[in-house]
Amino acid sequence: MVRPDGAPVKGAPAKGRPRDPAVDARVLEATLELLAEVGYRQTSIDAIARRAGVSRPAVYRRWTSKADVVAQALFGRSEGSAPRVSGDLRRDLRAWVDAVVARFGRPEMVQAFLGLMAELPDKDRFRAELVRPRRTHLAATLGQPGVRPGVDQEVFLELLVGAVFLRVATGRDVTDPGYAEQLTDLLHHAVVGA
Amino acid sequence: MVRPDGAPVKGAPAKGRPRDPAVDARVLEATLELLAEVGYRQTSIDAIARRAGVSRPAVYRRWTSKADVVAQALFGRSEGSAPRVSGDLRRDLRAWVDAVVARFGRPEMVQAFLGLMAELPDKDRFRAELVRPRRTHLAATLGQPGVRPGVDQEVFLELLVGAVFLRVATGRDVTDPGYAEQLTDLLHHAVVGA
DNA sequence: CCATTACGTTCCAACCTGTAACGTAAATCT
DNA sequence: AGATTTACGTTACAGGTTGGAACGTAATGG
Repeated sequence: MVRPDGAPVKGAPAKGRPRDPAVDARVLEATLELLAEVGYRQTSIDAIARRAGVSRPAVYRRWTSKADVVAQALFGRSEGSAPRVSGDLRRDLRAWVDAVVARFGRPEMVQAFLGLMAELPDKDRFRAELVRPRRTHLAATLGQPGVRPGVDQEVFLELLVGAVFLRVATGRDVTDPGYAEQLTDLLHHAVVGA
Repeated sequence: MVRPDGAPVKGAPAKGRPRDPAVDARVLEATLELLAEVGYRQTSIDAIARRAGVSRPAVYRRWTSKADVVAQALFGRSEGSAPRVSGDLRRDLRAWVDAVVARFGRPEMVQAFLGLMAELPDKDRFRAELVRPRRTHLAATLGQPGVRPGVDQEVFLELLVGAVFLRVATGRDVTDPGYAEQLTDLLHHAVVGA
């Protein structure tokens, strides 16, 4: 059912019947639920449409494929704000670890990434969604005094993101404070100057 | 009786027509090719059989699922011998990096792990295939004098493997000696004692 | 009113999955 | 040699998923 709430369309004037925003919302919500419950593979567009109470053509009108739906469901939202650079290197690294853990601690995120990467040999998605948005902040963090020279920021970034991703992907707990502390400890020693 | 992988049970002489070893070889070869070319999802059993010039039933006689075929194609081969512990920590870490790069630097390996982790409830496979066989060697390497105490070996291994894995998954070169050197440098500083 | 577009329902061809049946080929056993 | 056992390819099947097309109905704007 369509609610005649008359939400105004910004930008181009709509000509025909406007798309129901509730369809978008319910589809994306259903996608996240299914990802967490049954994993990427069993999250079919058919299942998404059924759970959302929407027809399959309504889904295909908005997205071209399952990967498209999943990508928007997960990355359509804005990233959380990057933690501040405090000047305390160790403290900043810990904040970085916590931020990455927070983003990957959700099973639907892990399932989605594994599924997307297994489905599309799109090598750039990983970097675009995970690495690139954090690059400037990392440069600020590693630009602090106390960081020894010669540290490749790309490699360091891959070290951090890769470790957390791999741990979550293999089904191990990543929310344990002891893990964050251990990881921060290793990374701190890796970059701190003598 | 035969095992799921088709190997005859020891002691029981084969009675009927023996399985053609060429079928096994061609199927596993085709699997690796498809993984690298089109990714895990599009590597269907049907596509594997067609490329291998073999019928689908011949594949199903040997393996129960795509995950089964992929797992054997990648892990059925013998592991490379573990590098020796020389006593030179930096040298040993470099050997570790080279070994991990050699094992995970191939696109088909990354694709296979992504796909297997995305669809299997058995999240433990990763540890069974990579961590467990090298646990003792890892302990020996990190047990050397010069390594500061309190280093979690699991987290350390996740750092190394995760970094290489992520770099390959994002389509970046991992065979560059400069990369191995940079990675070794970071890991060495991460664990070396004061 | 009329054109345009969205929506749901109903279909469809194509592909992949497992499995089964059939005839043929290759081995062992009596 | 003949019988038995098993592998192989071919063909077929039911079930699921994928995209999309057709059709009638609903909701907007001109």
